[in-house]
Amino acid sequence: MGHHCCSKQKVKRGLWSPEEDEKLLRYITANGHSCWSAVPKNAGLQRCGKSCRLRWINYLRPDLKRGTFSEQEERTILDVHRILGNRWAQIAKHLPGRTDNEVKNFWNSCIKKKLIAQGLDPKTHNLLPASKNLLHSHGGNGTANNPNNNHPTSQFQSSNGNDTPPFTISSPTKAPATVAMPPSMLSPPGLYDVPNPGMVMGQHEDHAHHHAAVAMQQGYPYDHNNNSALLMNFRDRNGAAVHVSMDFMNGSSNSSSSIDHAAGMPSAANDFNQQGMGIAAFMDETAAMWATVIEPDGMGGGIEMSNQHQHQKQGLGQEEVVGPPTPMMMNGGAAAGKGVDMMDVSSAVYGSAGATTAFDLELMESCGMFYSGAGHGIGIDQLQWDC
DNA sequence: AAGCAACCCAACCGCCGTTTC
DNA sequence: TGAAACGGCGGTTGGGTTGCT
Repeated sequence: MGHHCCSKQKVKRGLWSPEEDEKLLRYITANGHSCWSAVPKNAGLQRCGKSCRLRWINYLRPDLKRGTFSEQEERTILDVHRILGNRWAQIAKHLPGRTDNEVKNFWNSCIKKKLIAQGLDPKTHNLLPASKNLLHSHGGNGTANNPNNNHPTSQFQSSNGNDTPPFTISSPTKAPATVAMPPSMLSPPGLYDVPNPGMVMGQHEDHAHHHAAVAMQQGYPYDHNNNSALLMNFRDRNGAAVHVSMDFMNGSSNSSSSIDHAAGMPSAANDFNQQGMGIAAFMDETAAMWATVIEPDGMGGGIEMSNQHQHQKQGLGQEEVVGPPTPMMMNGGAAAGKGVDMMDVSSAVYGSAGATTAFDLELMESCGMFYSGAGHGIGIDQLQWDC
């Protein structure tokens, strides 16, 4: 059953000939494509308008970038996909010169397989069940006697020797009520072994993130004497104060994964984890910060990015969690409830080289994740002003 | 060299939301 | 106001290519 636009006429299908391409190219160059249904007739093509449109968008458009995807592009696809899911058109918008079809094909033929090879579910970017089973079945450190000790799950050894994964992860897009996890913490060096995108919490050296640093400083204990450090104060469920100072800038600036950062977290942070507070806040060398909630053993508390989000239909679609005008909030405190309903902001701003500020702001805005502590929201306009 | 399988990617299909009449 | 037309999107398909046996 053909599409209604071409069901009434005899249209050619299949691959386009060079002559057809030439006709379409010439016509659209001269006349534009205000009405696709009229294009084939006017251009002398026996195709349906839809087919013409597709051919133009995916192949003939002059601004198309062809060839293999760069690492940066691959990274971008991964990052945006974590937030948006299979929204190829949206993802492609962040890749100049790439089409949704191209992105989709690249995902299906390449990235998807890499994720699976890393034990990650390509839909959710979470660990595949099989991988989780592996983790549990190895009863311990996952290294000594583990034939799969290079498996990503083998890195989930918690600081207290418990072989239970210290957190659960799920898609913030499809299942907003669950806790998201930065994939960089899940995967071994490889796909995610890149300067990870994340929530920018303050970094003056990286000009691309300066705007976000403004937001961070308003409500967050940023160490102004040391640009590389982030001070965080929390209370555990017993009300005891926990201070975490993270020095991200003194770490390696090469391609070491965030797993490494996790492993190298200050002891206070580890203690913090052991008290059941669950924190996964890491910054990579680009000063992008993953901030999420983890709930070991069902304990509540920790950082809460409260989800007072609304479900917005426009822009992101219903299933996405978006929150404007309510800003993201981080609440340290025992009162933070369990079953935290939050979204993973980690990919909201990806600070990798080449990522544009425009994207950061746009995606942040679209996800409604302007952050401030203490409820002091900051609008996108202001951010841009402050840049 | 032939046969086969896996892979890649262009194109199609069908659905959905918006616009037009 | 409702139906039709349209544009856009994501999922799927099928043909060409490549690599392996």
